[in-house]
Amino acid sequence: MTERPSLSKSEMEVARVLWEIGPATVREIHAAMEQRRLIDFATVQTYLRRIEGKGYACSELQNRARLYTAAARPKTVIRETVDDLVERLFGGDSMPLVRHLIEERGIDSDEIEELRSLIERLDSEKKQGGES
Amino acid sequence: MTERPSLSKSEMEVARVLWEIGPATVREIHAAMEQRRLIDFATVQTYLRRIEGKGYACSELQNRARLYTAAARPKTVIRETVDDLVERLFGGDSMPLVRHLIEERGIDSDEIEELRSLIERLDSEKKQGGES
DNA sequence: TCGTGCCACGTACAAATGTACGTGTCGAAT
DNA sequence: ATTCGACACGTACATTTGTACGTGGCACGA
Repeated sequence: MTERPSLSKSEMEVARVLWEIGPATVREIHAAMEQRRLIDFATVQTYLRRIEGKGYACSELQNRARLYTAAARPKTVIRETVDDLVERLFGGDSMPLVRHLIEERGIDSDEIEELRSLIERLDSEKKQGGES
Repeated sequence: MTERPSLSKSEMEVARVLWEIGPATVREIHAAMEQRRLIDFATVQTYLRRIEGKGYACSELQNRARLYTAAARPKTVIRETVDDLVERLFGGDSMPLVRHLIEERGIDSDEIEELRSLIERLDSEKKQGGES
């Protein structure tokens, strides 16, 4: 299934914005990105073209401007990306990454609370047979 | 400080093995990697050369064979890598990644237990003023 | 109708990456 | 002395990535 080349780092940055602000024109994506870092319009345009070429988005001309729409769900891309990272950096074990994230990058009280309930939920799901 | 180019995915894979089996020769690294995936000896050799070129390792000839030693701590590289990923894929917020990891990739009971206590620890550390 | 701004689209191009070959050398076994 | 196996090391080369320029069309205001 869906065997497409993975997104490069920069492409992923653009894809994220596309997911966030929904179907959007190059200019809109560019505007959204400019707020975070300096980047040329044409560069964003190229990234979008490549993202579409790789099958992660599709586009159509909406009177004079090309409108891009995501063609892959964030969840899928995130899974592929993270799986790869975990594989290469931790040999497939994801716990070290989880540890790193909650130990090295601060989490605030709300997040601690969220994690706590998330864990309780998983735990009880596990205790009374869950589907695979 | 330490402004070095980041490691590519494949280089990271090699670096991980280097950290794992300590100072090692190309052959040793190669052997360790072959167990997981097919890869050419010369390719590993090139990766190691590049890793050293980027400053993440150093090497010396140990009678006939070049012995590589890591020059950067895993923790540092992991931080840089993960920071970048979180930035590009989640706009800097790491919680989505944590959620993804514990929800989408299964964690077993032991890990749930570990997480639970990890969280409790962080929580209490937070409650009674901890250093930054 | 002429200019001007906005954008699509083709093209460019250096650097990084993935992947490896070939040559030369040194030490060990024959 | 000859051969062979192991490696280092230089080199190669197609792709991918990051980053952008330039050309040309079209719509809108002057």
